[in-house]
Amino acid sequence: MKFEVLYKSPLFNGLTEKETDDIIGSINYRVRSYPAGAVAALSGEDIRSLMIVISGSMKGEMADLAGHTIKIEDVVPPQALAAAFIFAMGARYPVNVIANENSEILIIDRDDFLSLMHRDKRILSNYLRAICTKAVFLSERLRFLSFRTIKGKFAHYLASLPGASSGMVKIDRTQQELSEYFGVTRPSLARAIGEMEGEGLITVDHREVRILNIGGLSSLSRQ
Amino acid sequence: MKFEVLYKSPLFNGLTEKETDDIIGSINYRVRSYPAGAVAALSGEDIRSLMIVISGSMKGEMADLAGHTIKIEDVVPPQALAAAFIFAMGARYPVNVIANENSEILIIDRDDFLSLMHRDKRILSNYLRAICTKAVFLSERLRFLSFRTIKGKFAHYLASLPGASSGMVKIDRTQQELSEYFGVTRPSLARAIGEMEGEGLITVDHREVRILNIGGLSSLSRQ
DNA sequence: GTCATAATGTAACATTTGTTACAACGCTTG
DNA sequence: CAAGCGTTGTAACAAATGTTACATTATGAC
Repeated sequence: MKFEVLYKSPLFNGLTEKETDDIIGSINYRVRSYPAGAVAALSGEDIRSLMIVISGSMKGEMADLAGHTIKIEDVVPPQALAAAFIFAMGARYPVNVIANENSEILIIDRDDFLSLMHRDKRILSNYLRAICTKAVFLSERLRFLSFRTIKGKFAHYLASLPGASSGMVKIDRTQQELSEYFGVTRPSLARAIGEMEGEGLITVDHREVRILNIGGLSSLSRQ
Repeated sequence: MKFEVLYKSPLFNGLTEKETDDIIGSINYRVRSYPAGAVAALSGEDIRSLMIVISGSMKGEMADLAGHTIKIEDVVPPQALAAAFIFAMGARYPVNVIANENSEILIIDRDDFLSLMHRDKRILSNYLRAICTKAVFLSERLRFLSFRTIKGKFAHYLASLPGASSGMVKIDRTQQELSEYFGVTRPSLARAIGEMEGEGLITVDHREVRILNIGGLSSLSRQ
């Protein structure tokens, strides 16, 4: 059986289509279909296997005590569910996993997946890259959220951009995107930027920011 | 050469002392000494190897534009530096790494470490457990920080504790610890808890919390 | 029990941010 | 050029949190 969608999966990056087919053919796996709305996993449930979405789409949603749910993220082919959590101590699904539409999932038991990585260094390397990259992403996000004030976040953001040492940086997102990244509202971010300009710390021209007062900026970016 | 401190490392968990010695003896490694204050790695520098602290202690610190530094964490034997970041895309040190005292680091190049994991399934499994557990930890922290209000964080925290469905939970940390976990100040957390009690959502007796109004609580824990 | 220390409760005030609404600007399309 | 739309700037007010300081209540050591 062939799963063409896996050819584009980062997990099989560097493998030819034939190699991918052979690998899949050589391991234990199963495919499960979920009709729209079906529950593939419940929050808190043990993670026993790698689940790769091969058709349709799934969503992760959290339920609170009263049973109300919030959608956390969508997972589309060829992404995997909770890939960075599988091997954690006492690994459990952090969310309920539910099919958005009729969907198919390729399931590989954790130990089989471990054996596969042990056998094929490319897959090992691909998987490590994925979860380490995720850890870096989470870690960076966390750092921004741990600054108390919006000015602190923005000052730290400026410092993290290339060209910061030259005193001239170009912001690579809209205020809307940046405010979501910081976890604040857009008007609050605009106000903070305006105040920093008024305080003589920076000047802003469109997306170009000139850093005027390094000392003042750096005093903001303390937790 | 033997590194006794590695016997206690989670990375070599499940291996006998002899096996650990043999493994180390069979790979390329080097040991570098850093006098107190020496810089082992600079923030932004490429991560090329796994660095395990075997004696002394190192610290990670961040520098801002003005050159002021903040200590982020200490790394003591037998922990590794930036272990969850090594295999990330464009892996770079997120902090400056500096010796707190005279210290020794065991250095294994990334590719050699990859080969080692490919060869020994136990080490592979140990490493995967470590970074996945870290990803879970980061992810959970991020979830708390993404709630706008302290009441929301606390409501979500209560819901995450065992026994929440029974309406009776026991808090397992001090308010000080909890407030640090939430990224807020301790008096603000105490006030939020007091207000929630006043609103009839919960009653608090020492560390025992009784949940009175599930619906009210759950309406708080929305982002 | 007493003492010292840690943990928690509380208050007043300052600061920061959210909320909502609207205006101004810039870019693209027709 | 005009129209439309996304982006940004701004304002007034409400809400939440930080800051600082002190009182009160556990907790454990002696």
